[in-house]
Amino acid sequence: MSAALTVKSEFSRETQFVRQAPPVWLVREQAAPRRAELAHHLPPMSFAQDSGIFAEGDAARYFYKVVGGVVRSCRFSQDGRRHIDAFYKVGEMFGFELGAVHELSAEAVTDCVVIPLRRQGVELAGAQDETSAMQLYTYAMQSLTRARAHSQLLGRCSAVQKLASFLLELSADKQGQAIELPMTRQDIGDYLGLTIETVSRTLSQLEKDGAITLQAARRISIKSRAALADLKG
Amino acid sequence: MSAALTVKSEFSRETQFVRQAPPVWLVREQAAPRRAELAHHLPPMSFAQDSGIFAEGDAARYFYKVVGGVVRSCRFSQDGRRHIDAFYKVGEMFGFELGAVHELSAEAVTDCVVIPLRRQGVELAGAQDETSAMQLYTYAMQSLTRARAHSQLLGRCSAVQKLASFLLELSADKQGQAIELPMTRQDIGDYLGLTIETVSRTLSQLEKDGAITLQAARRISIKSRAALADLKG
DNA sequence: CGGATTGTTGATTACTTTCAACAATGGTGG
DNA sequence: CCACCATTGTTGAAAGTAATCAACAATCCG
Repeated sequence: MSAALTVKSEFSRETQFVRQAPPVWLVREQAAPRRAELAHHLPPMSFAQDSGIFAEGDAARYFYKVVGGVVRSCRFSQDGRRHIDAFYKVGEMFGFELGAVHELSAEAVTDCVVIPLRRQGVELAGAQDETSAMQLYTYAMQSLTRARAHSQLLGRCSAVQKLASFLLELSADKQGQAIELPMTRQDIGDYLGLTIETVSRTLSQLEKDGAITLQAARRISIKSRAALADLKG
Repeated sequence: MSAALTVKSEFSRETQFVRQAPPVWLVREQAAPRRAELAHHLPPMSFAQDSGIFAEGDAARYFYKVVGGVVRSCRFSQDGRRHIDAFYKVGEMFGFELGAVHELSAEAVTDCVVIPLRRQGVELAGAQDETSAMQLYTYAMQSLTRARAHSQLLGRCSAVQKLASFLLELSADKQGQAIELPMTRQDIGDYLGLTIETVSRTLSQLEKDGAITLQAARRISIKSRAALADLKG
C-alpha cells in the first residue's frame, strides 16, 4: 500500500492509466472555487487508498469536500456486514452530522484529496455569513435527496435494476465512453445490498443482453443507455 | 371516506377507541410550543385518512409539522410500485425539499392535523433569525439520519430483521403496552420493501416465536423487546 | 345482511445467497 | 524478467428466502 500522499504528489495509481484518458474520478475540480463559498477551510489532506478519513464515533469537527479521488461512507451492522451509504466524487461534500460525533465512517476508495471545513465555522455562520448557511443547508439537502433515492433503490429493485441504476449514475457525466470503476465488487455489493457473486453475475448478464461491455473487471463501456434505463424500472 | 375535518372537529376514527386509551398517534402534542421556535406558521390544517397533503411535483411552498395523526411520504416507481420513505408522527416535521417542487407525496395515514410553515419564512431566515435557521438545519439533518438508517435496513436485512426493527421503532416510546398500528400491511410492506403476504407471515412467525402477540390485526403487544432486539441483528 | 376492503395462510415459483472451485490481476522478491 | 502469492473477480450447483398465485377469513360500512 502506498504511503499517504502530499497535496502536490501524483496519485500512485494514475501512472497505470498513462496511455489512456485519466479516469474521471481522479480529475481534480477544474474551475477555481468561487470566493466566499465556504470559508474557514483548512489545507487539503491526502489519503491513501483504503485508509480511513474518519471513523464511526469520531468527533465530528469537520465537513469535507472531495477535490480528488473517490470516498465511501459506510457503517457496520451488529453481525459485521458493511453497508455503504454513498460514494462521493470530486466536488461533493460529506461528513454531515446532527450530533457531535460521526455516525458513519469515511474511507478512501482510491487515493484521494479532501478539504476539511471547520464545522463550527460554517454551521453557526448564519449571522455573519448568510450565503454559507444556505450553502450548508443545500449540501445537507442534496445528501437527503440522494439518501431517499438510495432507499427506494434498495427497497424496491431487483439486482438487475440496482446495477442498471448504479451504472447510469456512475456514467451520468461521461457520455458514451467507458467507465473506470474506482471501487471493488465488494464495494458495489455493499452499496446495493447484494453479494459480490450477484454483482458479478448480473454484470455478466447485462453484457450478454448487450447493454454493456466488460472490457476489464474495472472498465465497463455502456453500449445502450436506453436498455439500462429500461431495465432500471 | 370521511370528509376533510375542521381543526376543532373530532377525528372520525377516534370514537372506535373510546373505551381504550386513545392511540398515541392521535394524541396532540402536549406542551405549548416554545415561542419563536419556528415562526411564520399558518393555522393548522386537517386531512382525512388517505387524503393527500401534497403530491409529487407540487410547488414546495411549505414545510409541515405534525400535531395530530400520522403522515406517510411516498413515491411511485415507473412500474407503479409505491415506496414509502417515512412515517411521521406527532411532533415531527416533513416536506423538506432542495428544489422548488416536492419530490415525494405526503398522505394522511390516519385523520391528521398539520401546521404548514412558509418555506421562505424559515429557509432564508438566517439573517433575521439565526435560531430558526439552526432549527431548520436540525430538522433536515434528522431526516437525513433517518433516511440513512432506513437505507441500511432495506439493504442489509431479512424480512424478520426488518419487522423486528420496525416494531421496536414504533414502540420506542410506549414501554410494555400494546401498539396500535396506524398503517395497513400494505403501508408496512411498502416501507420495508416487502409484500403484504411476507409482512403478515413474518408477524405470525414472530408471534409463534413468542416475541409478540397479535391481539388484533392492528393491535400488537411486544412480549419480549430483547427477543426483537436480537432478531434485529 | 351483503359487498368491499383488509388480512391470513398455503403451494409454487423465482431470485438471491451460500458454498465451492477456479481464473485473472497485481505486487514482491529472487 | 519471471515465479510466486495474495487479492480480486467469475462461474457453477445447491440451498434458502421472499414473491407470486390462489383461496379463504375477518372486519368495516352502507
